Amino acid sequence: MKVKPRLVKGTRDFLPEQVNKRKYILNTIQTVFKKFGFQEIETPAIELLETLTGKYGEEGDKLLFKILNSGDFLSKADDQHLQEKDSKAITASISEKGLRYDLTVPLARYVVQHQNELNFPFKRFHIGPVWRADRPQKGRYREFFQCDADIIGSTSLLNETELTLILAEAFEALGLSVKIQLNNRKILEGIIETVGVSEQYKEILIAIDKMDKIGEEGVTNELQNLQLTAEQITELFALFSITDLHALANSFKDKSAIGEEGCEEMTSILNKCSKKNVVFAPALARGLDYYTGTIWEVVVNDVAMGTIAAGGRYDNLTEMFGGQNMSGVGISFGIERIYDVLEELNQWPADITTSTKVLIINFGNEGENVGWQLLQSLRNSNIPSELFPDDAKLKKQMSYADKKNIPYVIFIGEEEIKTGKYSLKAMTTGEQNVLGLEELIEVLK
RNA sequence: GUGGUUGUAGCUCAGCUGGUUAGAGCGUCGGUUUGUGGUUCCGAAAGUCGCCGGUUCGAACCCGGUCUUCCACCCCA
Repeated sequence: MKVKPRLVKGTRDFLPEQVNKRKYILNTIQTVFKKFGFQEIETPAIELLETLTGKYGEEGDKLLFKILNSGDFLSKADDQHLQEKDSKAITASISEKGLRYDLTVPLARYVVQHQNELNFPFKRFHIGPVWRADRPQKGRYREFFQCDADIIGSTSLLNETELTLILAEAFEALGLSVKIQLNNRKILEGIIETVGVSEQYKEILIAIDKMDKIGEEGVTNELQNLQLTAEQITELFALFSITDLHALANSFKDKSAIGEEGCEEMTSILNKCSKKNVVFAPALARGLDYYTGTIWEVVVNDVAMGTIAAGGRYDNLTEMFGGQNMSGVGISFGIERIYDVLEELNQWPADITTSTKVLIINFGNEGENVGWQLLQSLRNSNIPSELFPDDAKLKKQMSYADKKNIPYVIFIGEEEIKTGKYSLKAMTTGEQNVLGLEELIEVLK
């Protein structure tokens, strides 16, 4: 049976060059993580649905990929739901596993499960694919990679500062000019409390978060739909535009203790982190349901791409798994978007697609045998090298090297066999030299 | 999940209001070049026009369904 080769919606294949580029991003970020003392962990792609469900809000639950139970699952299915063809209700009796939606909830599970084996404060990073049954759009896929660093078990604000520095350093290493925006859920809560509309905290946040997209007018509209009065809306906008922490703390005085606390936290973080591109953004609301303190959002300058990294502090996540209350704080790099940005700016290192240093041209027979011996010597000297496997046309072999971005080729013909030397050609300049083994290794090293 | 949009050679796209054997550029392969790639020049292969069904004497083109792409909403990396 012949099948047409095609991909699942929202997933992609990666060509070797793309993998090189992705690895470059990951390695760059990883190096920074390690420099700051983070250790890498791994968890399964599949988790129990009970682990995942209810952590991302109702919307998030809908986007979970569920896995059908093995075996004769229908015989164990709930009969009534089956009869009624109630897809939503039947799920519980035919599916108990799902694909992870992010790396943070699995981390919470992991930390509680291994709390006696871990060394706290636990600083880990985790890179891996996650899945969301979202409708794909540009830069949004159903399978994508997350690249997270989190600190569990410490409420110190030093951690926030460290993560901010990691963001700054990683993007600097990638050669990207970014703006790192910070806010605090406590400040948001304070603003909303001060205006006296706390019952609609979540809805208001969602509306405020759209500021960039739909503008002040659009947000006003949404707030009116939430039955806020004109005075309340005016007051909200006024508070959300105060970027001076001192002034903001003053407006919280005697009105919102939590707001004041948020201002204190924010001040403390920023004082230890005097980078120019780190700014307090009071209207920044973005973040998942579980964030409780500081939140981050990083946007690139010069490219319309939106957020390329985000994060926040979450105080209650481990509680859901019966663990003692351990606060966590973490950031996540949107590597798919970072890739697109680097691509658009063509900001890749020059040697990104080079892996093999030298190709030995195959002229067959004796040349091949000599080439084979040479190949072993080169590899013993740690020079990434290949021998073309077929006695193919020279044109074919040369263009193979060309396409693979191999900087050197070696010719071994009659002349070279006789003298025991090799002709080394530099592909970029066309320059060609006859060298002995020692010299050859010296040049290629 | 809601509304819209896209789908023609490996890739990017033409194909006028439905009319006989569906085109181009790039790429691939072969030759020009019997030990020198990235430039020329010549030639070739390659498409049941996303899939299924319908209307019609006749469909890449019209209609319905389905899948896919992208966009907006929801939400989000």
